Parts: sequence; structure tokens; C-alpha cells
Amino acid sequence: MKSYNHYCTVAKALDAVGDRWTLLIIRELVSQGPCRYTDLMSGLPGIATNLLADRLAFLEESGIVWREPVPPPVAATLYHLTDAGEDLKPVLDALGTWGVRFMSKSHETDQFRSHWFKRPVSMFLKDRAPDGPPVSIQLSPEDYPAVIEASRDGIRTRPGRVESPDLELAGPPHLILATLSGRLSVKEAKATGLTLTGRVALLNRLRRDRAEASVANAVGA
Amino acid sequence: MKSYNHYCTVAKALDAVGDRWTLLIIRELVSQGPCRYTDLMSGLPGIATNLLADRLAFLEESGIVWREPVPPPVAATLYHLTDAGEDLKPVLDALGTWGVRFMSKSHETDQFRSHWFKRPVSMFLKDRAPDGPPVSIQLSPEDYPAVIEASRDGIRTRPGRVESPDLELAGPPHLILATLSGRLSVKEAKATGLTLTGRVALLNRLRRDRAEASVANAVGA
DNA sequence: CGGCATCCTCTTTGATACTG
DNA sequence: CAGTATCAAAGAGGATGCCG
Repeated sequence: MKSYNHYCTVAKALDAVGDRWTLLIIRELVSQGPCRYTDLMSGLPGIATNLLADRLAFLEESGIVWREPVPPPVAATLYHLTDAGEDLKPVLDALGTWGVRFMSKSHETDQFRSHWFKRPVSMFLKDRAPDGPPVSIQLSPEDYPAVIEASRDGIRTRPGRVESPDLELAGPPHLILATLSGRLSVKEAKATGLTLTGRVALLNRLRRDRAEASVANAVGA
Repeated sequence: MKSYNHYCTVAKALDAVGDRWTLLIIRELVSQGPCRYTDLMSGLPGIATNLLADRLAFLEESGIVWREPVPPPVAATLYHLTDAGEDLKPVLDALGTWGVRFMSKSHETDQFRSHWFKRPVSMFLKDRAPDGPPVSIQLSPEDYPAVIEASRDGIRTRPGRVESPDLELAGPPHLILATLSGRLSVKEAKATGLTLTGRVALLNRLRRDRAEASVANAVGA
């Protein structure tokens, strides 16, 4: 993209990461850690392969990403964030916080990936009984399942499945999120098409209310 | 711009404000308050008029901006941020904080406006003697002067001139900022082309050191 | 397969001119 | 003042080819 040529911090930041797709590439590297080219492709549905190559070259040149050549037999390149790249996390946090308002309605054609659950889930949940027994919640959208695990160490969300979860939420991603956030009651969620199996009461232990959520967000938690 | 069609908070945010120029329009409305069309044009050097019109229409449609028709004899339209628009401030703060790293070198062709001083100045300065006598510092780049005023009420930066400032810094914007931040000493600044007139010692009262700056930034100050 | 480069089409931008 | 109209150039999107 052409520079804005504004001597202004915001404009300079956008000169570096304001191109289409660029911040989503950073999102992938932040939420997935170091990625191969194909990992990025599958985490960025819709991107053209030449664009991904272009953006990665520009990000490397800008000192935001560095590439680690992994020698055979693995034979791949790993893309990492530099320190300057890691410093973009607050930008993603701010954008993600602001973007929560659009998550209530999901378009039919929207793509989804397991690791995209991490950000909103960490905003919506908080363990009200951290010394209670550890629990796991299986999130099952059509594909791309994820697991929420709460223990003394806090709440973690990761892609994948767990053997016998304490609770499972199966259905479209936006219903899963609406139920976790408390925007939908369990009754409403079931009526709209979510399947809840197991200890539904767990939601009361983990749901953070709206006021707390905005506070946590204000301090960048 | 076409939607990314990702069911992800960051992608949804970028669907709304990720278009080229959009966040800079928000920047203007945040730092200037309600603006007329021509105020925006002059605060956004380089934008094409049709693009500004397009973006404003989209922002209004998205509920981020609203237009107030001001009846004759003033005969103008005022563009305001809605509450959702104001909520974008943390995004600009995060981008602006990250973008500080690019402010040390200024390109010859970079444009500048007085009110762009506000954001970096508030990051660089802190009154170490808030109960001391109120002081004013005149910032004088080629055009677009601004004034820093420190009093019991805090530090404010505004476009314009003041009668007899306690200190004046005249020279290119990047030297003014480098000197305020402490990245350049007064001696270095003078050697590089900045003209300092008045009570140079004021800088010691107002400069925030690097460690403090990063802390203030971490909590979103 | 992983990591691009090329080619082509379509959309968006940027520059300028013009209007109520 | 507050835009709309026009048009050339740049960039995005999609398909496919190539090479270790």
C-alpha cells in the first residue's frame, strides 16, 4: 500500500500493518504461534496465495515477522513474530474487544476455525471457583472443535477434543459464544438450536458478567 | 471492502474499519471533535474527495458516525462519532502507541497538522511538579503551531499560538518530538537544527522517562 | 506436499474536474 | 461548502503452473 505520508503515530502504524489481510496474518501468528505457510493459508480462509506471499515478504522486510528455515527431513519454513510483532498484541486486543459487538449475528457464509474461540472465550469467562474441581467443556461447532479447561491455573481454551467433558455445547459458533457470554440463557440457546449435554450449571461458575468484562478489558486483561 | 467472512472479532472489526483511510477519519474525529467535511479534508492530506464521501457514508451506515445538519446561516454538516465510534479510542491508542517507533525518522514528503501533536505529546510528557507555576511551551514547526500548557489541571496540548511562552521549540516536527521525549538532548537537538528559545530547564519538569512511558502505556494511560 | 510465481479479470484507489 | 462524475493506474481475487 502507498504510505499515507502523515507524520502521525497512527498513520505510521497503518503504513506498516494497515494493508488488507495483514492484521489477520498477525492474528494467526499470535493465536497459533509460529506457523508454516500452509498453516497460515488454512487459518486465513479466503486469502489468495500470492497475497499471503506478498504480505509475508513485506512483514519480514518491516521487521515484524522472521522466517526460520527448518531443514529436511521436516523441510518447511516457520514464520515467527519478532518482538515488534509481539508488540502488536494490544492492537489485536483492542480491535477484538471492539469487534465483539458484531459476533451476535453470524452470516451463513462465515468461515470458522477452532483457535478463533480463544480470544472471545477469555473475554467472556472467569472462574468464580478457582479452587473447585478442574472441569472441561467441549465446544463442538460443525468442524473445528475446541476445549475449555478450567483449573487452579486458570482457564485455557485449545483446539481439539477431550475424552469425557463435563459439558458439551454443540451447534453453530455464534450460539456457543452467545451462551458462554450469557447473552442467551440455556433455555433460549436450546430453543435456537444449541445442544447442551452434561453439567449445564458449570456455566454459572465460569460466566463473567458484563460489568466485569468491560473492566477486565479496560486494563488490558 | 469485501468482508473477510471470518467469524472472529478481529476480522469483524476490520470489516467495519479496516478500509484504507477509515481509521484516520476516526482519528480526526477523535482528536478534533465534530468536524465539517472540509475540516476532515484538511486533516487528511492526500485523501481523494470521493473516497472521503464514500467512507463517511459507510461509517454512517455502520453506526460509527452520524451527521448533524447545521441550518443556515452556518449552512454546514457536522460529522460526529456515535458511542460505537468513541469506543474505537482504545484501538487508536494501541495503534498510536505501537506507531511511536516510526516517529524518529521523518520522510521529507510527510505532511503534518498541529492536532497530531496531542497523542505523542501526552505519551511523552508528565508534570513532575503539578503544583508549580503554570507554564506554556510553544511548538513551532513550519506551519501548524501548537501549544502545550501545564497547570494544576494537567497537561493540555492544543493547536495555535500563545502570547509569551516560557519556552519555544521551532523546527521540523520530528525534532520537536524527539526533544520532548528525551530521545535527543537539548544539545543534540540544537546541533540537528532545532531552535530552543526560553527556559529550556522546563523540559526536565515535563519529560517522562522511558520506563514510566511504557508503564503508562501498558495501562492505557 | 510446501512455497511460492504467473496470468488474467475485476474492483478499488487516486487525481482531477465539475456542480448545486 | 459539500460533495458527484470521470478515468487511468494500482491492487485484490481466483486459477493454475512450477520446482525442490
